[in-house]
Amino acid sequence: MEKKSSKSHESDVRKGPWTMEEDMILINYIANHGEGVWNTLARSAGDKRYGLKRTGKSCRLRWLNYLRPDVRRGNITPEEQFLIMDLHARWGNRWSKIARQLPGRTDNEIKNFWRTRIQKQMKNTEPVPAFGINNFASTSCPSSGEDDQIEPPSPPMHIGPQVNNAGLDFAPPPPSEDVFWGMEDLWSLQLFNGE
DNA sequence: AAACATCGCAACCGCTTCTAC
DNA sequence: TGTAGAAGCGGTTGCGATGTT
Repeated sequence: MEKKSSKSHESDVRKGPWTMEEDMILINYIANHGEGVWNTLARSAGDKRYGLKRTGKSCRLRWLNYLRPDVRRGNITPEEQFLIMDLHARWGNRWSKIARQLPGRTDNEIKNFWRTRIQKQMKNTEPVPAFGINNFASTSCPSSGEDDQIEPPSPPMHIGPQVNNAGLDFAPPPPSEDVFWGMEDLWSLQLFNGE
């Protein structure tokens, strides 16, 4: 990821970490106009008034993975781990599909979780599935077929109290540097604006 | 206390799929 | 029916945080 810190010409598209202002602009825009049509959003929200110089793709990603009010962050519970492993055994790396079975979790988060923790654990404990849960799924081969019909092992779970929504439980924001802040800050500000 | 190594996550990239014309 | 643009998805990377020596 090279962050060419701005070729500040030719409709200079910003890259790299999002700032508080950009988050606010995006939240406000979506609050007023709804999700979708990301390129339009990127263009409109990026008018002279605000200066949101992001691609539609980037806006979409930021919203879905971080800003959405129902995104749950942190601590993946053992139940979720189990579910992830089970679904991964069925569907392979279909992260977005898996994410749909875990309300509030994003495909990116699950993907990261899988790569950083589960894969590592599997490597360490090679033959035995991690978490002491044996036979978490059939031996069906990952991605060995489009099995959209296959039911997930359980209905979408509602786990844990830490719902990341305005005014609800949420892990404390990191000791902040001014551009880094927690979502609850954003959303309370957002609500404050009445938008 | 400093230097180094490892981990975890946010964000970008490129490819594929979908949709409108 | 073909084409172009937009959206979605999975893989990869960069960097800050944390742990270890």
